[in-house]
Amino acid sequence: MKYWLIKSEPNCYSWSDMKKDVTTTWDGVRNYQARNNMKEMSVGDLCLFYHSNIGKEIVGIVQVISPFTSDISDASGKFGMVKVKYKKDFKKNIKLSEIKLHPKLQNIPLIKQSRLSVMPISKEEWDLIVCFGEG
DNA sequence: GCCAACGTTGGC
DNA sequence: GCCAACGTTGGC
Repeated sequence: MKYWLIKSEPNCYSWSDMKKDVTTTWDGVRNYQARNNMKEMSVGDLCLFYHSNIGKEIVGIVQVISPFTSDISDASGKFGMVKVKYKKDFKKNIKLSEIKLHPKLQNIPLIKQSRLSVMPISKEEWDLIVCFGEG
C-alpha cells in the first residue's frame, strides 16, 4: 500500500465534483514527474485530495481503483491516467499553512516543489495528516 | 497582479 | 547538447 497526494484546482474539478461523481478518471496530467508518480500507483493505494489556488488545503481521501493506462485525451500517447474513487471526508481540512508549520511535514514536495501535481507521501506523513484531519 | 520556480521549445 | 526565451503553475 502506497500513499499519494493529488492536486486539483477547485475551479476546474473540486472536491464536491469528486463526491458527486464518486469515481473519476485522473487524466490531463502533462508533466513527466507527475506521470511517473501515477505509474507507480496500484489499485487500493490512497490519495490525499488537495485544492490548489483556492483553499490551499487537503480536503479528503480518494482510492485508486484502476491502474495507470494511456490517457485517452492525450494524442501524443506519452501520458496516462488512473481512476480514483471517493473514500472519505476529513472532519477538518488540513491547510497548506499548517503543513508548512509542522517540522515533520517539511519534505512533502507540496512545499518545495509547488508545481508538482502528483506526489508520494510517506506512511509517517500520511498518518500525521490523517490524524489532523480527524480533528 | 506579481513573481519564483520550474518545464518546454527552438536556434545555434 | 547548450542555453536563452518563453510559458505555466501556484503561492502570496
